[in-house]
Amino acid sequence: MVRTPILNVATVRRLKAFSWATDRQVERLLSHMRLQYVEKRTVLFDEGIPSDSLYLLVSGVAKLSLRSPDDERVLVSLVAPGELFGITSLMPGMHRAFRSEAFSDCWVGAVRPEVFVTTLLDCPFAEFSAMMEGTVGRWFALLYRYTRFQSSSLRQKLALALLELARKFGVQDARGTLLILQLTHEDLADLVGASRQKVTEHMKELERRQVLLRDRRKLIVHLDRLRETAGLPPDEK
Amino acid sequence: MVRTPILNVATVRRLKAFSWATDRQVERLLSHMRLQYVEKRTVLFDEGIPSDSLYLLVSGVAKLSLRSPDDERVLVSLVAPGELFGITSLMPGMHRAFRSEAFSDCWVGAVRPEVFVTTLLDCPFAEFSAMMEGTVGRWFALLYRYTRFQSSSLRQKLALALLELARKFGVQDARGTLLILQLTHEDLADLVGASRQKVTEHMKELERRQVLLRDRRKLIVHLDRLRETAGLPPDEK
DNA sequence: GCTTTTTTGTCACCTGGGTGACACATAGGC
DNA sequence: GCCTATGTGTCACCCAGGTGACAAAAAAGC
Repeated sequence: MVRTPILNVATVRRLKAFSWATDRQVERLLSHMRLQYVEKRTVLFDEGIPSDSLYLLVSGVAKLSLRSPDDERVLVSLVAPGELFGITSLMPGMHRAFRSEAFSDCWVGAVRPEVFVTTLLDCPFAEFSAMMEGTVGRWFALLYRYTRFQSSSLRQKLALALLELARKFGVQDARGTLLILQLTHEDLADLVGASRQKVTEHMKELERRQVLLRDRRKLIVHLDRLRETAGLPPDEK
Repeated sequence: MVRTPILNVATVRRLKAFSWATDRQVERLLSHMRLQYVEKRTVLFDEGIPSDSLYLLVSGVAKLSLRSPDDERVLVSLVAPGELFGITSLMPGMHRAFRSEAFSDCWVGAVRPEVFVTTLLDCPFAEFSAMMEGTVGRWFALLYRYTRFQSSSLRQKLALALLELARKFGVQDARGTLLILQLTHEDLADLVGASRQKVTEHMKELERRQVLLRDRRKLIVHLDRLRETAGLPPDEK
């Protein structure tokens, strides 16, 4: 038998959540929060699904994880009581980047992100959300890349890094996507955390496999083949 | 001789920056932006210094990097024209997490974060800033850990992960900081991206060195020694 | 154009950490 | 308290990737 916790302003204060908000704001927020019990090992949300709730962990421990290309699970983070999670819901149209499941039995409170923002900040959700995307969205992409790195071979890391570069610096070209950037192998090595020599070897190999080609010191990459070597599902966007 | 670029609404639109903002807002923002030229290899801001400006890259390529324990440079990201960077300035009292330097000759626009927020969002900076900290602050801590991981040995990674866990789940204890969490070596292995066996070996070694000790299945860690094994400067906070 | 510097390509060799296997210790379940 | 699950400790062996060294190629100076 599980006792339902009481979620009031005092509890929230003890959890040190929303410390910047007034009692009144917290009260309003709580009135929109649905409390739910999540049993150990139960998945609360999975990677890739639309992101429509924001969660507050009330008790227990939650877990954020990621399935890697070779089907390993990367444990990205453990969530402590008082923490907000499921933050992708604050950015427009974003899907869940990680899976969340209960690491131990948990109580979590769920709110709609619009309610969260309008209650605590008094500004339209759409604007806030666009602002988030324009500012921290980039960080998020970085976090995404780094969590993927965790369980990748050097070749996969290179492919992931090149994909990111192509998104930022790529222009369409008859032969593929041209990176308008003078990158040395040393730069790439620093980017993926590898030695210059091994990067050279893998870049040669990628050329051989026609994943990319070089015109003087500019790179031209083939996005689909890069995604494939990175171990990502074909063209998700 | 370098030609100063014209920074007006049209330019901003072409750069696809602030796409959610109205022309009027962009105009007001631009009137507060100081444009500056940064020559290749020049450092714009360094790690650890207070964060008081937000930057828009107008042209060129900027670079975000990190100095690792063993004094290598981790290249965290390359910044493309139109991107905002120096985002730590949006969170209260934060210091720069990365160094930023010009990868090629650049033009950058700098604004005070308060101006940025109040112009584009019409809500008090302090509130927005607290909100950011309470939501994406956690992500940022994650990104920080993962970028550190890049150039670390397994032992250092373990120490970094344990420090993060101690921050979240640690309570003071006569013998050190007790982690109120049932963690198996397998969990730790998933967290640092290593094999269970090697984690066991290193954990034993850390016990031997009195960096941590175990009481049944609970860990008690010694923060200072952990910082040391992680290769971090002693107690920065 | 010729020189100097920076990058690339390719070795041979070493090492940290992955893998599989198995014994032992613990902790729940009942 | 006994039995089964799950966690821990320790092997021996293998491999991806790091290191140092050096030659060839390409760029940058001048």
